[in-house]
Amino acid sequence: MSATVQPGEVVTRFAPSPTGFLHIGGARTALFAWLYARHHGGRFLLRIEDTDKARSTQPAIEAILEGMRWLGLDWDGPEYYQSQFAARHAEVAHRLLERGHAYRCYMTAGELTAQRERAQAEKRPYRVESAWRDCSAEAPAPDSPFVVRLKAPREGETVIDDLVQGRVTVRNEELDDMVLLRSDGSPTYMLAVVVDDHDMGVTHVIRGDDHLNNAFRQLGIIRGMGWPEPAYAHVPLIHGQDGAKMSKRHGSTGVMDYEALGFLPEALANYLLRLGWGHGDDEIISTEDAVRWFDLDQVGKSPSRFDVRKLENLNGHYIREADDGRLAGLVTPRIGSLIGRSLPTEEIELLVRAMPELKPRAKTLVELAENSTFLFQTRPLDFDEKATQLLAGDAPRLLARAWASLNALDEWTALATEAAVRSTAEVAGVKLGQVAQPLRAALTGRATSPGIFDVLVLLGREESLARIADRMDGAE
RNA sequence: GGCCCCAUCGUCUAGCGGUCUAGGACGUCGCCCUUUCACGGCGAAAACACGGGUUCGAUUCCCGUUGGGGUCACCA
Repeated sequence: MSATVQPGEVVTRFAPSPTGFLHIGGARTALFAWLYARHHGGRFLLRIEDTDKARSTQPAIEAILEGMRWLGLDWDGPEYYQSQFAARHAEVAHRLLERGHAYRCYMTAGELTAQRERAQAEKRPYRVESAWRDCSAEAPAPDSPFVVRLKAPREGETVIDDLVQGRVTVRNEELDDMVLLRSDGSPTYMLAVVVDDHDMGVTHVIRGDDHLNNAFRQLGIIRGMGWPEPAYAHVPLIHGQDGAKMSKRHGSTGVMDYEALGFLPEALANYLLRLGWGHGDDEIISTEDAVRWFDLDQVGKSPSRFDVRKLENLNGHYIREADDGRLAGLVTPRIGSLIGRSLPTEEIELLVRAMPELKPRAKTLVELAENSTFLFQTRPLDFDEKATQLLAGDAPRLLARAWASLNALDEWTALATEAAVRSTAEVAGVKLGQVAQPLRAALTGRATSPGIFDVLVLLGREESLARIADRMDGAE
């Protein structure tokens, strides 16, 4: 790893652990780090924290990369894997040992728990109290297992001027002698992050504020090594509707879950950006503007709650803005699985033509697909409950009249069909709606659809007349 | 429980001592447009947690209370 950082250059990173998909909270943190780097013309790095071999999986790594790409968060350089640097981590631990900033601790698991229980019984805060901290004695036995612990400072206080949280002070007596190297010689997360961030030249550590407490302990390593201290920005977590840290029980928490639910990446990104950050009255913010405007000092310190309804509203906006061809491409597979067959090119072209009428009515791609199926269904149609109601009573007779005047048309345009249907209603002495609604039901199988004259044109003369005939009173 | 952080409409936020009879957005509720549903337009209800200070003046500064959250591993 090279740590060539130009003076004044900004280097941020996203460091997920591959134990699952890309979490929505992690995605927002990544977005902030990405924006900060882009805003300052710096670099944004990606490091997979796979030191926990038991929990890290290849599918999880791929899921995270997929989520990042989907959201448009591109990283500079290759993705780094923390597990590759284990030797370097151990080297740093030994350097700390040489410098007297760490020590070998031979305490057994039993001693540790006994100590913890005693502290609990006496109701005093627990912190490791290792007899080996200031003891230069040799190991109890030549090959006794040991861990390497940081010799944390015990007096004074540590101050962090966090870019989001402001000045945070912690008394050093609150800090414990955390484990750096496990008894099997592997590095802990605490050691690994610090070493990797330093080696990668990370200048700004932007991460969730669940790491704020860790920052103070990690500083011990940095200072022990005499390394430059990075700037910290601990951004608040995303909470669920109940105000607690967003987790599985709040429903969908994976970025790609939202893709499956029919959200556009730009809508999710815009929503995530506005969660905990604001720029005056601006709500719809393009990536370009986000890069131009984003800065850490505007990030709020309090956690914000995830609100799907606002996300849906934003998604509806971005669907309306989206290119018809793109939307058709996104929605075609969804329609395919709804109607149980794939769409040939002519039908995809029909979908593109219908898109201007379809897209203002959908908040998600799921809805968009559902609202599109009537175009591709084959007769006889299935009718939902409301459509069936609309087709009862006088409807068949009115449909027969409408069929007759539509059938007499020379040209099949929205204007012409509208004139025909309006005159049908007029002649029959009923309101337009009384003809239009049964027509809609007969044509689409539903009670709601795009404008009925657009539907007529989209479906074409032959199919339209056939669908009406299926439902009209043949006697008249 | 210890430590740390936070606190403006139900939700996301604007506000960085006087411009606040507190602005915008989502959601909610009316009305308009209208063949349905959306879109769009107009309008309404809706918040500075509480108590002390500081100040000529606090939503804005300080302290406390209450409430919420985070974190306390040989996980990351």
